[in-house]
Amino acid sequence: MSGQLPSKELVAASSRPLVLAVLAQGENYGYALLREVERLSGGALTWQEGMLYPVLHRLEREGLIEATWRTAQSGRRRKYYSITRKGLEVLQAERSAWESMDTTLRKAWGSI
Amino acid sequence: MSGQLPSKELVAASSRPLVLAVLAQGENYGYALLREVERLSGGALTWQEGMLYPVLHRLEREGLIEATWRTAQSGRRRKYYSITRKGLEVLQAERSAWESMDTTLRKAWGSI
DNA sequence: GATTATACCTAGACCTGTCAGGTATCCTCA
DNA sequence: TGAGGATACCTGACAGGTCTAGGTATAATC
Repeated sequence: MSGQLPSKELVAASSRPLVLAVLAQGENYGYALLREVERLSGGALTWQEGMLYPVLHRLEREGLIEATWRTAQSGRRRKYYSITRKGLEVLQAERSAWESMDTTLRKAWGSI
Repeated sequence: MSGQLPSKELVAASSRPLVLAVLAQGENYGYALLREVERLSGGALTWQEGMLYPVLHRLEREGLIEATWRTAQSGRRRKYYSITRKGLEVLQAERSAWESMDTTLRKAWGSI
């Protein structure tokens, strides 16, 4: 309910750190990630599938996350992703970069 | 000195709100904006000219800023930009969206 | 006179989200 | 039994953004 809809660029800037942060809490699969992100944002953020899956494939290709196919009790096949050590390192770096940018922006806003 | 170098996506997400915020403090010209951004970020952020000028032209095309050519005492011609009322509104919206995203990210990071 | 800093601009390569569509399975309800 | 919705994955075409690498021109410095 809070805040404006994020621009495409803001979505792009946050997708990697958000996915990595959620997976740092434990493995998860794509469709559930969509829900988790919506929950975390309080509904302000609704990722499209067409954006999430390419992100996951990209992160996997870069070795930041790993995928395993598993079949749930429901019978559905799901692709579970877990974060790698390298992914944890990148997460820290992304977080640091975000916080640095946040500090800069708030400094700029503060003097208005 | 603080923080990681921002990703291309993070630069894209912050360029508009940063330019608008700086211009909300008073009119300024492109080359000086590069310096101001570097100062605000404590050196962490170094915008390339090839990225700034397209941003300025875009914002002007959208009516968020206005340009005026003026000749400084030094004799140099500079293109001064000032923010419009519409630009101020967009700045507020961008800021709100950023803060919303920041809240979401910190929530995700907090539970790691 | 040569170099550096100032001050603007642009074209092409590359990357990423959005939109729109496709496939398939499971569950609910009539 | 059958229809529809939710689950769960994927991809292609398009638009829009930065980066690299160039270009032009003037003022200041050495």
